[in-house]
Amino acid sequence: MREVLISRIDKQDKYQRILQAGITVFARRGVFRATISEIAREAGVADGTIYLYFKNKDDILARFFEARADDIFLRFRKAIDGAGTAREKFARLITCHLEAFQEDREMAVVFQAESRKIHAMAEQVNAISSRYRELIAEIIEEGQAEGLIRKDLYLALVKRFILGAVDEVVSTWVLAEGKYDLVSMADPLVDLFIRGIGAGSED
Amino acid sequence: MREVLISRIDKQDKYQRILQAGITVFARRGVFRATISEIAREAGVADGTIYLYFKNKDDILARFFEARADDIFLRFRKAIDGAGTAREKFARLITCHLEAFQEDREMAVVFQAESRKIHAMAEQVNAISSRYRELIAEIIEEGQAEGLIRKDLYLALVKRFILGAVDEVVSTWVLAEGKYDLVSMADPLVDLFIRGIGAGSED
Amino acid sequence: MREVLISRIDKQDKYQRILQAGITVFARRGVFRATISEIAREAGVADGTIYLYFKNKDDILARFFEARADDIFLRFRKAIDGAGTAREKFARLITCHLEAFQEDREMAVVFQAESRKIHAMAEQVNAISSRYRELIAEIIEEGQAEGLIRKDLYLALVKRFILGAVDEVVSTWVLAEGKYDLVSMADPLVDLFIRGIGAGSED
Amino acid sequence: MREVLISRIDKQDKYQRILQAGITVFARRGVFRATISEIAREAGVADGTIYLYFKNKDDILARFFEARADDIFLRFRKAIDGAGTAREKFARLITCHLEAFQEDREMAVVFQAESRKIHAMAEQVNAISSRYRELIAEIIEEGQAEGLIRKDLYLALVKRFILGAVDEVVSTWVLAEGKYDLVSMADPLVDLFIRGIGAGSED
DNA sequence: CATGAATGAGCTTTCATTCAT
DNA sequence: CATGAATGAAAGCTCATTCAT
Repeated sequence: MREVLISRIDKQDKYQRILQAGITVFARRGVFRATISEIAREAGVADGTIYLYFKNKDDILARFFEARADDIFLRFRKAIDGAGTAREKFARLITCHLEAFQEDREMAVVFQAESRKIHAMAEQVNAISSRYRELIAEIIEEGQAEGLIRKDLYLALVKRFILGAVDEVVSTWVLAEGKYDLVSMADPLVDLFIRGIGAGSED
Repeated sequence: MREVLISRIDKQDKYQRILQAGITVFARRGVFRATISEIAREAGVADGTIYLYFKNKDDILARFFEARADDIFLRFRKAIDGAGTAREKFARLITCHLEAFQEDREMAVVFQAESRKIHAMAEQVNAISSRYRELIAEIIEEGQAEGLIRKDLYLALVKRFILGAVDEVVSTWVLAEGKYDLVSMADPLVDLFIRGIGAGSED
Repeated sequence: MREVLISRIDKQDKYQRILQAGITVFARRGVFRATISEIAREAGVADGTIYLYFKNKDDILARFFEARADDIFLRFRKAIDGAGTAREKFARLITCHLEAFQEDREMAVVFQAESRKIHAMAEQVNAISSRYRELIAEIIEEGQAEGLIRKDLYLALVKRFILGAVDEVVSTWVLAEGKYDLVSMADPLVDLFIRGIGAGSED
Repeated sequence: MREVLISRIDKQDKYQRILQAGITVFARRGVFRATISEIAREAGVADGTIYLYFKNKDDILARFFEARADDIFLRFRKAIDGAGTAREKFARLITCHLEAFQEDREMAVVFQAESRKIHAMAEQVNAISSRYRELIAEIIEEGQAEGLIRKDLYLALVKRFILGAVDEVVSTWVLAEGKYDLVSMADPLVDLFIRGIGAGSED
């Protein structure tokens, strides 16, 4: 019983270690340049062991984002649900998003590199963007009900508009090697989404 | 003279054929998965011929974007210079951008896949984004002088905000396999940049 | 324990097999014409296996002579140390040298072909000649102290004179495909070194 | 008539230029590493032109030494015939040999690298050594008749003994990048051949 | 379960040689 | 005769994947 438990924990542990080692190496070399050997070395296991837990290199990436997606969206959900207005929800979502990436820069590197690729190695990566857009849509619709957000919007476009802008801000931070505080970008970003860059004199 | 001319055209032609074949295969398989053999087959030349014109695979990508960047930015410049107000300039820039990508979907596929990658294969790809941000900055500053655009903006952030949003819209179109008209997104996008999504009741 | 032992032997064995196969193929085709595939076939392993044990083709050559040099110079040293006079040392060194090459004709073939080349593939090969000349110098100096060898000698030249002569004798034997006894050349050679070809009437 | 003459000279010239360019490149890179393209560039002709004058790379090497051998042995012959005693002949042969190599270091580099190889690219290279040994034999036999050279010699060995020693001295000079005067080695070498290194007290 | 040595398919790159101009 | 672009065979090397231990 004890042995089974230990063994289960060990197994779990080895699985997790490979998962994390994968992201570390993917971040370091890029998914394609990463080799199974380097991941195995990073995880402290033999090359062959990788294949006991994962189908192949792509599978490591897929399983990683599959697992992380749930964690992160749970955090997003909590952040949003605790807020009153749609504007507040927006602010919390973006903040939470930037926090998550700032906390795990390796994940951010891999995500920014792999998302948006037409030849994405793992569709899980794209699935995350999709779920994210749904969140945005939800908040926007709420904001419209509240009267905060105007109703003459092409929702499909607005979702991309927001996701793209945030993504680019994260990418810039990643390429800058995380030398500044990413989260401080959240409020200015939300302000740009809501008010735009216009002086308001035009309307 | 005639012979020289023909030979020069032939040579030019072969260079261009390989360049285009490269982008076609990059779009089909992704830069990393693309092989020299497949590019050669696509171009209708022998494998070794590639090396008479290009240093290696990366060089094909670099030379392609190097050449295209100049064409495209010339178009951008013309479009902008013909416009009166900053708003008009914005509209024309975005339109022109979307047109260029819509015209050459293979280029769009490769660009969207390769830009933003931390392990970018060709710095030329990143250089393009950089030049693009400069154009945006120029228009914004003009708009501020005109009174169209508000002055309390963090310019570095605004540039990313706009580039990211447009990029994402292009990426979405690319992934949708170009099934709708990309250019029709230009005006709604510009409207979002200027006015934001807010109802205006907040201020 | 047994397994570890077997495995170590196997591994050692495979390393040695590749090493020997390398020399066999180098002797057969020449170092430059030899291919990894042929060496692998000769060793009974896959091409890729070569790279588990050696960096590349040159490395096989280098490791071979590195290992053999130590063996051979140990033999030389023992032979010399067991002798009394400088003349005896000379005789034993040359005998030992010819014996070593006669024992392993493949090594002799490769050595004769690769030593003395300005574009040497492995500096280990030239290092052997260098060590050999040092041995000669040592014996000569002893001989001079003993009064056996005259003192008005340009040592740097004498070392080449002796090494070159022995080398040529070995080369001739190699090119003759080992059809006669190489070691029987030792005494006549030493005699030539000591007495020269002169009748002695000149002095 | 004039045109034919010019053309013949041109043709001759182009042949010679390729021959010399070949040796230059062989000396620079080694025979195997040399490429037809580099030889063509060095000779100032097109790649394809090489094949109008030579069968292939090996053929350039063969033709070069074939031609040079005649020149050099003619010089050797003249030098020897002008001498009185066998000792004088010996001195002149060795001097002439070292002069010839010192005059054309590129030839020396290639010769030292290619001679003695069992996988010789051109048998002409080995033929030179053979002719050289015949000259030595001739002088020795004369010297024996004169009483200068002792009669109890194994001639086949003596020829190698002398050729090898001279060769090694040349090789050393080649590897030292020609930094000293090679010809000055002639007299000390002849002295070593005749008198040996012995003090003479042994007999 | 875990290992890691071995495999060999697959890729890049070079370069001798040809041949249309 | 001369050219040099084009060819494609041939080689080196990497690395995902397997499997005996």
